Amino acid sequence: MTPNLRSDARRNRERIVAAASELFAEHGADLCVDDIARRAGVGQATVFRRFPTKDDLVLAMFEARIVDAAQAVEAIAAEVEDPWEALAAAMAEVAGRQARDRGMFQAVGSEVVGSPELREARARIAAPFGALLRRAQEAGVVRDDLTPEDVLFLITAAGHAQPCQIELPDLWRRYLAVILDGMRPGAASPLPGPAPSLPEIESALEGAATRARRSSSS
Amino acid sequence: MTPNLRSDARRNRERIVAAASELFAEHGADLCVDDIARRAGVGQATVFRRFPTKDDLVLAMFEARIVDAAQAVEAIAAEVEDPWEALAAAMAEVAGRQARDRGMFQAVGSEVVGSPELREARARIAAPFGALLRRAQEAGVVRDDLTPEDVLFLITAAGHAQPCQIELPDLWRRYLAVILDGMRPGAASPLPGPAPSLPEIESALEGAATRARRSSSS
DNA sequence: GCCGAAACGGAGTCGTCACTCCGCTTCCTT
DNA sequence: AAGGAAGCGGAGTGACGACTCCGTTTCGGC
Repeated sequence: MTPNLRSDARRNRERIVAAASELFAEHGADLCVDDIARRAGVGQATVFRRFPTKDDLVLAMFEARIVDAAQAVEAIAAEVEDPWEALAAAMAEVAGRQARDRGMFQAVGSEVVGSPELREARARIAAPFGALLRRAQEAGVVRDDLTPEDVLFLITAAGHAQPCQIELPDLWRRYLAVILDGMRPGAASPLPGPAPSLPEIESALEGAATRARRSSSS
Repeated sequence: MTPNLRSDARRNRERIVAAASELFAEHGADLCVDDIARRAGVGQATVFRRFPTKDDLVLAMFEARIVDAAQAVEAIAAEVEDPWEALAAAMAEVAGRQARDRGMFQAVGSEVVGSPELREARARIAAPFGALLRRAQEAGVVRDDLTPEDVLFLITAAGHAQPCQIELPDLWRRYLAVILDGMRPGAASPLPGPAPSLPEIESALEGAATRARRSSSS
């Protein structure tokens, strides 16, 4: 990943990523490279030497966050035995990250998530949720007409319900609770519409992402 | 609202708003004034003569959308008799608007919603939902620990679950259905955390909005 | 029709921001 | 310790987008 870097270069690279991560979490996706460089204590050129494009930096950070969240989910899946509690805790973990981190908040729900570069990361976080969902459905504690992709979208829904995380940092828990109640079996009516397949969703996400990229670069 | 405008000026003003609305719905909030002017068939200066600032134009459009949605909700409340169906239909109406309109999609869930200029519009749409919720709760078809503000946030949650509206335009209906199931009475446990009061929410929203405005203008 | 005011449009200005160039510094190998 | 490569930083550059200036056109009352 970072092969053959001189020691100072490696140190600066880490500083850049750390500075960018802080700014991304605090101020969201509209960060400027100057600020990142200043906070990292390096020049702009040093940033661009490591990341050819600002988008590369943002995508790299975003991917790291997804992988990090995936690890947390895997840990919960391994620790919590009760199928329902495990799924609920995992959803809360990821929704909380989205609600706290302004960069993730803005990026999830925008077209960035559909970037082809993130396909692997998406699969990485989808997998443990798929397993958790299957376990819960087999235990009969979650309705059968939910798909793994639905779970991811429902997390997004809970984490994005409200934009005032700083003043009301736990409000999203109420909406996740409503969603969790709605996920239990025995609902009055089945979910409307066909559940799209994973390939359908992937191509829809990537279509939206490339469309957005084209319109912003022309 | 538009007093004493010469006939050509009034015509151009309407063209500008129409053009801006189309672009806002299609391309989201990052529209440039040049494009609006070109689509409207006027010069840039004409746009700025009517709206001193680009933000003024965006806020005006956004406010118009909220008021429009509020009228639709009021119509549903007046037409549909069943308390549950009325609330569900009203929530679907607004969630669908958010999911279809890219500008609304981006703005709701961002800090724009907290602009002090929109306080009146927020109250305008909150009122009918408050009435619908009370009616449903009195009929015993909605859990008692939900507040009117919760309903608005839950609509946002459903409308924002996924960013690929064009390819999968009805996917949000699945997530609204989950949320609606979770709103029914008889939940396993009460909603976590205190429900914030309306003033608390207002000040949180406006705090977030002014904070965002300051950081983008400094 | 005529005239003053209102409105118009496009060519500017100004600030911002991603990205580059190049002379200088720091590391590492021998 | 010395030479060369790898890395550095800050002063550019160019594009873009919000907003303005001003000479020209259009409206509407008489």
